[in-house]
Amino acid sequence: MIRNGLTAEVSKVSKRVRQEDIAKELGLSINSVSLALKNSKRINEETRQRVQQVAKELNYIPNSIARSLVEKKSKIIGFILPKITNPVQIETAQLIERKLMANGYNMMLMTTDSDRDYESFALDILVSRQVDGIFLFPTNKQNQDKIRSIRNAHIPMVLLSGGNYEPASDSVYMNQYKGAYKAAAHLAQLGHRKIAFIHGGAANMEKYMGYQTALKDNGIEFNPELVITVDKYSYEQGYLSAAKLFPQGGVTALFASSDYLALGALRWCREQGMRVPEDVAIVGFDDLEAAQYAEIPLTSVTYKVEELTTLAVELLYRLITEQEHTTKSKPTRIEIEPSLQIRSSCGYKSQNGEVSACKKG
Amino acid sequence: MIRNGLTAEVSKVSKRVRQEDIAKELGLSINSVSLALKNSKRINEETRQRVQQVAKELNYIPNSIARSLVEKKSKIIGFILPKITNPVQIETAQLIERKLMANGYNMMLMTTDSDRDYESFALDILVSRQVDGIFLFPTNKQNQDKIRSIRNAHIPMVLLSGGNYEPASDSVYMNQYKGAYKAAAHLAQLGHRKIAFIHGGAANMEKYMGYQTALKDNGIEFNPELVITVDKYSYEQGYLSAAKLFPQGGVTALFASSDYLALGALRWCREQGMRVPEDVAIVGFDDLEAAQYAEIPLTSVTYKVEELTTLAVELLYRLITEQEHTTKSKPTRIEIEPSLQIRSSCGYKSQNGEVSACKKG
DNA sequence: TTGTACGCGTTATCAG
DNA sequence: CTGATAACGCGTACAA
Repeated sequence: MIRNGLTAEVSKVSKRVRQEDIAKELGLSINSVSLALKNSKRINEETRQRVQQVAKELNYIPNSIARSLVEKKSKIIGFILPKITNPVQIETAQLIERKLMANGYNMMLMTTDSDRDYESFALDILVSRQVDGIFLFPTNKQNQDKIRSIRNAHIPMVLLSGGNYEPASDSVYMNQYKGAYKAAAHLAQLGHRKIAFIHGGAANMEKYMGYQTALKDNGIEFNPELVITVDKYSYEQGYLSAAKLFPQGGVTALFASSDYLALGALRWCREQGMRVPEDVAIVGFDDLEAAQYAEIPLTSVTYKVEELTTLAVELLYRLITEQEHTTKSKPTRIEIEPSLQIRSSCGYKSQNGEVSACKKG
Repeated sequence: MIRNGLTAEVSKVSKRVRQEDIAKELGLSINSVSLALKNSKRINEETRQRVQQVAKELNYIPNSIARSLVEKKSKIIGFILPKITNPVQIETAQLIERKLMANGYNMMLMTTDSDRDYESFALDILVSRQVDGIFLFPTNKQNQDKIRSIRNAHIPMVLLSGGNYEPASDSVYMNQYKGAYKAAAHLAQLGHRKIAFIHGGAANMEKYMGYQTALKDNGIEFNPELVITVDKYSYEQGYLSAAKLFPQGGVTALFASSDYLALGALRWCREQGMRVPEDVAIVGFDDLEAAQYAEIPLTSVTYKVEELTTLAVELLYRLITEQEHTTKSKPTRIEIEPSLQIRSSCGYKSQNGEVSACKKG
């Protein structure tokens, strides 16, 4: 039943319009419509145009659920991260979302609250939703077997973490160990002997190792009393940690596993009238904008998030393409090396070996 | 073909296992399996157990795509926001994701980069994906017609913005106008006459209005030279804006539409040796943790994000439930009123009307 | 209690 | 160039 306008029934009832509706409208078969809509050359130019015309008038929007079912791919990528409060992880998510979008993928975001079971649950959901791939910032306690099982199921997944161990799946990551090593070594080489460390627990084991090794390599004995574990990367936790660390005396340097922690500690020190870096040197991690614009611009461990996300997306695409034969080979590991962005919060060593604005151990 | 273990074919080939596979394994029909899996009472307790047992052994994971197709709901909620760099919006997303998760929904996250066309595109994609609902932080230039068309299509959507205009869809929002009014009025009442304003352009019109009205109500003439528009909520933009504003002289107070901008400006002022709040008073917006732990703790406009997200989720659920008959009624508007979190960055007025630590205009 | 048949909206294969 | 017909995996009447 073709008219100048559209069939009354269709425009009134707000049921979603399907290919079938536009087929009826034009007296065509459903599959001609399907072909016409994808600009198949197997369809007459004129009918193609008519179909597309009517599709627009009817406000046809394809049902990707149905499409996914038959094509066996959802064009959805899952992204799991512990908490949204970590700016670097969020920036990573943002950059990745952009890149995915450009290739017709969308992102399903899930948070685990750093809970092992939530993470496992999230992975199940994503598998259930037939996602074409997964990015995962693993939580502290690794779901090693779960991760392995996903890999065995040939579901492309890229871990956004790693370190000095063998990851259970393909991964792209910034080497936190090296970052922490550089930070602690820098402080040590400036002459500090009592270097405190604030970290976020199990999730920061790599950083912890880097810190310890740097001390050892610089002839400093590790002192567990100088290490504080917090459960959140916040200014507040940094502030409170400083309040615990410094009163016991002797600490002249602090390395925090997050800029927020470092900045919170910085605030405490300043409130106490301590000078930075003269009385205490501080180094953070992540190089947030807040570090650069802090009261005392903060030295911090930094890396190119853009580069990492590019590599991560490339890797995932490769996994999606190869899919089948990758399974048995060993997981790919791609590593980004962080560097130290030096600012004034830790003083500096001049050419002749003199250390300025920095109290020596 | 039942054995003690599992059919060899099944465990070797890594094709996803379906209900059919477990049906074959037990010599049952597909639908008995389906029923057994959902704990239907219409199925024998013993077979139910056997089915669930085998399902577990086979590692059966339901295909939600197929389920969505028949049930006509995806259990996916779309979430659109301009940029992920806004911490408050991200926190909103996080809190909402938690609440959704608890009810079996998952979140598809999309960013628009504050681009009108991207936003429109994102909405199309979500509709195409048959999402059950949408949360939208609209960009500057509203896609009024698009938003209306989504509403007319009976797709539940909650806008996370609003103001002194009639929103095209249901909305839950913090009244930015009032927040800005309070901030500017506070500065005016402290005696400031030349109050600068940094804002993010079209997205901040409500705040702009609040600022202007507050000036007027306090007998201060609006001076466009004291207003700076930036394209990004960053420390850097705040820093640069301050560098433009203050050298021209006379400005004694600054209100920024974001804490980042305010903190960047604060940094510039401090670098110039200006005292805060004695030489210049500063007020920000959002009350981030960074505001509280700033060099000079920052007065800022604040509101309960938790409360807003709770209301937003409730509203969306209501829309999902009612669906049909809501269409014609006017959109629901729920408003949260912000308040001013006063800290030391703007001085204060004592009981007897004296203003301390605050240079009078 | 269990099995059969059909539908969800789309794509793909194969005739005509 | 176009039209039946059969998938895709699951849910649900209805029948046995």
